[in-house]
Amino acid sequence: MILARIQKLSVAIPENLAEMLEEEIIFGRLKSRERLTEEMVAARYGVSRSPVREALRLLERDGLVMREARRGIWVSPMSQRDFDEVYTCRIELEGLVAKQAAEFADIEKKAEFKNLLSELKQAQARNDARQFFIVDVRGSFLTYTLAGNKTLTRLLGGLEKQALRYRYHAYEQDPKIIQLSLDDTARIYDAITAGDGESAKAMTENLIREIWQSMRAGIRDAFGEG
Amino acid sequence: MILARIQKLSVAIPENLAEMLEEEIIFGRLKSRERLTEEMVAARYGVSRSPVREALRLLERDGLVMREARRGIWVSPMSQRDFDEVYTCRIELEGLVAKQAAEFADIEKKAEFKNLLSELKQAQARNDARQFFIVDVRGSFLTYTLAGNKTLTRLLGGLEKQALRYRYHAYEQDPKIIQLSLDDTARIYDAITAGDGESAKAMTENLIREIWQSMRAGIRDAFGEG
DNA sequence: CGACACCATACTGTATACAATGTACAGGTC
DNA sequence: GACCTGTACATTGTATACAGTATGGTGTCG
Repeated sequence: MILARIQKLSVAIPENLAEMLEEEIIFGRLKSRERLTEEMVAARYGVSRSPVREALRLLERDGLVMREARRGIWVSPMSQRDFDEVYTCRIELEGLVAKQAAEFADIEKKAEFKNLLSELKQAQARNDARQFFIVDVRGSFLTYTLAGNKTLTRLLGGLEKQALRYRYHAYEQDPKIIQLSLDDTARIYDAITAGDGESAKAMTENLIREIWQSMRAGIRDAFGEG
Repeated sequence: MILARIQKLSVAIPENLAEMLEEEIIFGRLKSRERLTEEMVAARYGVSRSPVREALRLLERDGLVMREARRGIWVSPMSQRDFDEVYTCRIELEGLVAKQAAEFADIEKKAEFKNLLSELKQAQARNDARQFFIVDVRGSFLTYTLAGNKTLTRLLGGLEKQALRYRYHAYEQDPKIIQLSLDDTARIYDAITAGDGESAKAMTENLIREIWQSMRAGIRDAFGEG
């Protein structure tokens, strides 16, 4: 999804704009609490305010920006509190989607996990964090697709982006956090491929809970408790 | 939230529009798969297309309408599949929010549960389904508020509306389904008030699971498997 | 009689113009 | 000097005008 802008940009300007802005926010080029005026964004991307407004609605939906009526829009502040919120929700929903992916999906698509895993390893070897996260997100979306639960996908799509923001920040502080999750991720992919729903669910919940706990103090130090 | 339009309507036209349309969809005055053209909605509510477009984005966010690019917008179709998706997500998230509400909240606000419960009983006694559902939703939002988890509230806000659509339909088929949940709801409110998070979570999950199972066949007969 | 192409139409998508509101700064008053 | 008030400006919110695309019908050709 992050790289979707490779598609023709002429179609669906608001969605493409939203994806570009998402990237800017996730990778920290647009900073927490930074003001976004519609005209500024419009000028920067060479479009009018109409599609910009719609793009900002999409970002608002996913919690990446906050709007105050008639006052403006700001990049959502980061905080330990917000981080906790996102991760407590993710534990439940990512567990559920892993279970459903394991139980209902077809073998062919599951084979794609192998490619993703090797891409993850390559990115890690090259210390290419951005690429690592992008492939990681593709893995998540493959899981969502396998689960075939559109509602769940819709909910997780938003959470994923917020989570990635914190994960990328943590990476900048200490690049080796990337290594934390790779082995566990491989095991989860295996469980999904093998059709072991309960196991996939339990491992996913544990992995996310561990990542949550390991990042928590650093997030508080960087952004405050909120 | 449903009755929020009592507030000044002059502020935030898109949000107010969205709430009115939500009600139309939930209570079946706008039917499944019905076409919505922007101009029609605009004319009906006496505004221009700009705020209508934003309102429809909000409805899309909550899964109440579906948009196909450059083709138009339709009221989301109902189906057993969609119903299953909404309820499997709700089991996890409503359980989580009940737990957090029990653990973190202050006594004063919790007292409000008593009023809500008596309002529910009154509505049930009068066979006033709409009022029953509206109060029920207020109970959910009180729980969300107590939990103090904005992210979770955002996610559940959308699910709640979709769920209510199915529940109202079920009520029309057989008005006595309202009675199903009242006793359990009372026990859950008690657990939250008593601060018993695990119990509140377990009971909430069970209640939603039971409602899900009891409604499932009827939904399939009415809307198909999807 | 059927199929394909073309055109009219209706609607969404985007740009621009206008209205309303919130904010900051300057000036005046106590 | 501090606080209040009025005004100018910046920005959001809404309306309207224009562009582009999908659909349905009609006409013509095979």
